[in-house]
Amino acid sequence: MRIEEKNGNLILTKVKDFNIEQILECGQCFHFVKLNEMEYVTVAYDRALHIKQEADTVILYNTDMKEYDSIWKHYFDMDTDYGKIKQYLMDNCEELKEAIKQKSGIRILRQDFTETLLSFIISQNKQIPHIKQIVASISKEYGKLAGVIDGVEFYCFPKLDELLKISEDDFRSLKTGFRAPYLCDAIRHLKEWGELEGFVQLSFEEAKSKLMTIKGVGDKVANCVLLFGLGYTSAFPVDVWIKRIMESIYFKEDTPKEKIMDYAKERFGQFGGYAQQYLFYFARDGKIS
DNA sequence: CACCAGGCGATCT
DNA sequence: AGATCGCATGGT
Repeated sequence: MRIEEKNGNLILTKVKDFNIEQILECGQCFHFVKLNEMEYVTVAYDRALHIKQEADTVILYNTDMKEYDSIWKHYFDMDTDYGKIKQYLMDNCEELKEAIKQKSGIRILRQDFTETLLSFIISQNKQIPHIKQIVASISKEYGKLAGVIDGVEFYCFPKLDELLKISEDDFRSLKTGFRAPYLCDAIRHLKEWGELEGFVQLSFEEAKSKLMTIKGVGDKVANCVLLFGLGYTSAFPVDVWIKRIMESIYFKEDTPKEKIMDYAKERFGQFGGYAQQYLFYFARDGKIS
């Protein structure tokens, strides 16, 4: 890959294992808007990034090398060799070939911990378009302006001090329903733990147990936060779609979640999170926009 | 109208 | 440990 700055934009050429549509639409994040085919705005780390891809060229608008090095390189996980990961998974699991082939441009975004936690608490028993809508309203209502692109305003997900001002009833009026008390409980814990500070140097199991002390965080949400917000790549969230696809590919019958998790751990090991995301998007493909 | 959505907690046995 | 329900809201 090569990077050059031009007219206030960044142009990445010969980009490998990168498809902006797949990266954003695969279900790992909720804070983005599609402008056109292969053209999006994603909001992360206090910035609204306008990004567009043509073949293996990616344009990041209105940014520079300094911001790329401090934010986007990490966010898009550019230092990880996905070719190697995909090869490892396919060599070990013939059954993954079709999913990886179809969704070969997925990357696991390194998202903000606090936003990831609250977003996935909201996600339970909801469809992705509605989750996106709620994340956007919380941000617009309580977050700072991140940027204006084509005349449209984009708002940051609120910081902890802003989140602390939101009441349970406020959350209810933002259509979070029965999740409102869960969100307040999570925010109280984040304050107590110092957000990410409370999770440095914890083992996978320690971090998972700690997350699950929050009301509304069960096994699945905890695994999503571990994978998307804390960088534990072995995390393997099992939801309805993963259950379906794993049963269809491997078990050929109704199988309990625990058994699917055990199997994934044994089969995919450290790369469980990547396998899970190829499978999830593959399974959900064509069903919901 | 019923049923489901990137589930979880409470309450049974 | 395992099975069943209710839960807010929106979509099909």
